[in-house]
Amino acid sequence: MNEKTFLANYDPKAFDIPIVGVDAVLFTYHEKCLKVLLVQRANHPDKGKWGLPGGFVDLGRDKSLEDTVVRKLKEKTGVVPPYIEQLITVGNKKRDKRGWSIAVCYTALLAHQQCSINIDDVADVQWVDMAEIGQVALAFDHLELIREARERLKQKALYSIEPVYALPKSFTLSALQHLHEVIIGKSIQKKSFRRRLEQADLLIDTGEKHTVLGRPASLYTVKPSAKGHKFVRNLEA
Amino acid sequence: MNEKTFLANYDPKAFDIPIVGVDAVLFTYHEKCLKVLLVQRANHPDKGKWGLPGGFVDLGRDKSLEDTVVRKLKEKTGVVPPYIEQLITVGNKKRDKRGWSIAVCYTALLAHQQCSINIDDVADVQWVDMAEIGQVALAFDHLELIREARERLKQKALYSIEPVYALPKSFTLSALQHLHEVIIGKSIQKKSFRRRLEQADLLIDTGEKHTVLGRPASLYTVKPSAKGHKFVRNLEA
DNA sequence: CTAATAGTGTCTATTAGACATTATGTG
DNA sequence: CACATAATGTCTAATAGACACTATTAG
Repeated sequence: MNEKTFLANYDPKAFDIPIVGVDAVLFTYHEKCLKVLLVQRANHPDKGKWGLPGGFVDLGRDKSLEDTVVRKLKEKTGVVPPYIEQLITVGNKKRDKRGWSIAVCYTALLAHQQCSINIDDVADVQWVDMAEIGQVALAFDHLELIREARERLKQKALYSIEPVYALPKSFTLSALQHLHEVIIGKSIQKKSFRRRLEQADLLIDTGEKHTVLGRPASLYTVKPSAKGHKFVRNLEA
Repeated sequence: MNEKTFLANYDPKAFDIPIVGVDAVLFTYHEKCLKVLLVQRANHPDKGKWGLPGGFVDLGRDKSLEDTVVRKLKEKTGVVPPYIEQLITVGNKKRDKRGWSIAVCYTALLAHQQCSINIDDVADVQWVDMAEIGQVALAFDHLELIREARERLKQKALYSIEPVYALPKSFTLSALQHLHEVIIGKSIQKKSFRRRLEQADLLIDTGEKHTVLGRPASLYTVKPSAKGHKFVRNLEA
């Protein structure tokens, strides 16, 4: 049999195949806290519990897994987050009552104010403070996925400025530092933090100032070249 | 409808679902080169081309994706590699002629001598020098997966000693350093390399010596605690 | 002025790079 | 002895930590 005949007769449903979906751990920074987006499940299984935004691949509409996760995140937030990266794929017999199931899981970051949908007005979507994530009844293995995403984000906070994508387009250095501190779980020396930012030349000073109390702070935007930048030396864990 | 009824009636084949498989980029160190294991495809599509060891999940036999990749690697090498880690999941419409397809891809490391199957005696399995990988006709997107795995391994070589799992149980510091040099693609200062190993206390001196030419070298084994160790400062890329 | 937050100066500590030197085996 | 490879000593360079200091706003 040649390849053409083989392909013409190929039936993807001839074999037992696992259920496959995508999930996203979408973080943001709001009110000095790291928060994660949760969605209340409308359907079985685990109906009524909270879980990560996600769903099945639509073979007709999605050209790739990234299309699927972008589509699902847009459904819930109204926008496409500026940072989406694959986290881990979990697949086993136990995680879903429907049977052998695989979830391709992503980490995403979004500025709180960038949500065009007002999350407060929708009962089945909410931002949950990471400090309180243990108190929520979560579906499937989503608590583990969130913990994994948080741990990876922590590592990235030590050697990159990727957390910046959880902030608005322009932001103060103090805000960026505090976000890093929340993610890492300890305070950072202001001088160390600013020195490495300046040396790596990752930010642009907009010239604008942001005043709340005390001396006005410069507002910065992130250079496109900052994406993927890794400092050669980590901050202390 | 309650959850029990829902699950009783659930049909995983009611929806169009992608093809799902696992692949592994298995590296080893042999004759001063980094090599990757390739398998000649016995079936369509891309029959006759070389590709990564891998295959479909067996819902009956495999409890998890890790079971699948372990099973597939054991089939080809006769052993379970001491290091297996998830690399990336690729999923799109184009990568496989059979249709929408997902591959959960792993990186694995194995000592060359640990292969209980003599690869030289099997025509459809071979170790290929990474320096010559561009010359092999590879199936699907496997060249990209190999490049991705190599890049990740390079990063790890800069801040960990994970490449050590591509060496035999006991090894010399010179061998470990040279392996790192091959992976990173540049030479490393001997003193720097040894200093950080000593300080992190990751190895055990077996007391045995290995002599080829010149002063005999001490043989070391890796401590279990070395798994996952990250140096705070990278070697220069 | 004071309070509060932004931003800088400077010393120390740690650790990688460079490279010379010593150690230990073979023939 | 010469030669080869292993192992160490030591100086320099780069960069994070600590912490005191100055700057700029509001009221």
